[in-house]
Amino acid sequence: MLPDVTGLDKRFDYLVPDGMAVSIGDVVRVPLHGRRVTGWVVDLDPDDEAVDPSKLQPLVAVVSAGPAPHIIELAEWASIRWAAGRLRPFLVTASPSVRVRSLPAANRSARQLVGPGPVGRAAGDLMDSGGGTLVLPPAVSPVEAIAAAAARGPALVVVPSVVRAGAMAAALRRRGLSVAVVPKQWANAAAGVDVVIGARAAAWAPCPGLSAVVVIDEHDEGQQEERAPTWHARDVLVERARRAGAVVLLTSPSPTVAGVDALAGRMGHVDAATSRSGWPIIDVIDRSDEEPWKTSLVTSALIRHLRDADHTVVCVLNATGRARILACRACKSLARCERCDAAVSLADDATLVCPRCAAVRNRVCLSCGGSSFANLRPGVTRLREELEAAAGRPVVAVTGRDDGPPEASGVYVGTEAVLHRVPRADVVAFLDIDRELLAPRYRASELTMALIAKAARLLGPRQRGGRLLLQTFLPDHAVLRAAVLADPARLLDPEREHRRLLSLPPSTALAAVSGTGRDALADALRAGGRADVGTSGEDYLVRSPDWTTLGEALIAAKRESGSKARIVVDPPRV
DNA sequence: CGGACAAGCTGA
DNA sequence: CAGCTTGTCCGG
Repeated sequence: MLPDVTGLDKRFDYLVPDGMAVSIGDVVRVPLHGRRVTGWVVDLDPDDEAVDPSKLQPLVAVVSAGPAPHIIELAEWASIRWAAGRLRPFLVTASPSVRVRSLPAANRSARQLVGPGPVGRAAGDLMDSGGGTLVLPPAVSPVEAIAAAAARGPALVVVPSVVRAGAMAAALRRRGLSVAVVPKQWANAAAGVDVVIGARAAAWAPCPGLSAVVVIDEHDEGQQEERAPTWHARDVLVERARRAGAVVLLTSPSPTVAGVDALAGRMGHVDAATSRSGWPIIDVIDRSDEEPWKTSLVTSALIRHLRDADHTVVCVLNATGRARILACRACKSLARCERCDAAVSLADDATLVCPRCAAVRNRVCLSCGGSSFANLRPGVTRLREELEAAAGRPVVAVTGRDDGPPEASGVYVGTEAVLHRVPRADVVAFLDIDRELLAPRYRASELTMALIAKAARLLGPRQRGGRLLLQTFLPDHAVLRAAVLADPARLLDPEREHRRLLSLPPSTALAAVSGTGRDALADALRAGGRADVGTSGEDYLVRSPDWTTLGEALIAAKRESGSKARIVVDPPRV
């Protein structure tokens, strides 16, 4: 029995009372150290000599069904792959959110009410050749690809968000397929349906008879858990499918090197006409064409769209880099220089630096002693006024906080978050796409392409006439050319080569170590000799030739007691 | 994690 | 030295 208690990843033996039916994976209640806790049955007949059998206590009760034995084995693999060194976080994800006492009847139909179209055929061909990555333009629905997978037997589908899982489930049901949306319909999924679908946690959901696995938007950051262990649904499912002998289908408008290489480079495409119609018209606006003295983000091309009152315009300005103005989260006072009173900014080593007199001080609020600061993003506020003046109509600034739908308007401006908050647009403009292209991150190209694809979804298919504006000083950048040609896959080969030269994933296994206690952990890793330890700003970057070696090295590295070192295996942004 | 227990500190 | 805090250990 593995207790569901954080900080206690140890197995304990119990007696099964006569007449109690217990199977591996069941969630049970047991006495432990004078209290009652829940946990998972991970072994039914442990040969544990260390414990005196007469001292064993009995299980109190079976509380719920839980992950099947093969999922527990998958969790054991994942605990090494993402250097968790413990099973609990994976078993929590793999368990139902409400107690499941009994399973409903299986509901399998796989009735196809609609014959396959071009997407279904491309998906079917790819699965016939052993699975791979299907390049699907942003405005092309993956429903047919899922239906093609479900036609082969029970399919497990992961989409990047819960909202999309619900919408996709409805579309699949209209096609006559039986669908269980997890975690809510965990019991139906366990009983057996045509399609089990959900957000990334669905990678751990039950799907008896699994024959196909589908990851929709394989490139999406939502596919990776943000808290440690930072498991990625795509990688979990590729391994799960390998063990189950199931076929894997990844879909994405902008496939990643990691995703494509995980399936031996096999790729599929829809026909050229479908592909073209799934991307909007993309205009690359060369900012150096503007009058030389005009460094404004509001170009004349953008002004033409802003003034067209019939069009909804969304302007995106990403706030990469550090804030100019900081405010204390506790007392709300501005962070100022103690010598000259100018607004200070946060330096990379987490000290406050004065841009005027170069004084450096600790990251502590002078008014209240707090150490946490909020970014005031003065950029968007001023920009909103500038856009409003140019547009001659109201402009709404959209913040990242999800406090209800934004006020209805014809023009919106915000950071990347605006793309999640405004459902539809006629024009999406990246005011300075170079901030993304040149961001100091090894995945900058992939992340920029993904951002462009996300914006394209607001515009819909090409015939809707939407336009995507990319304002840049680098009009010949490979990412922008690929976007204009509606062919992101052309970035894969150069990107793979770049990663290989710089020893970055997927050609090597990489982890970032941060937080207090990172120095001791880095020393232990160096002493272990199985990983290469470098630095990146405050963090340590740890490399090994493969993920298993890296995971084992990270787990073996002794942490100081009370160490708060945070390990991010396969960090999405470094 | 959370309880049990020991060692260390404080004030009367 | 009671009463309290802090730290370490351990659970079947």
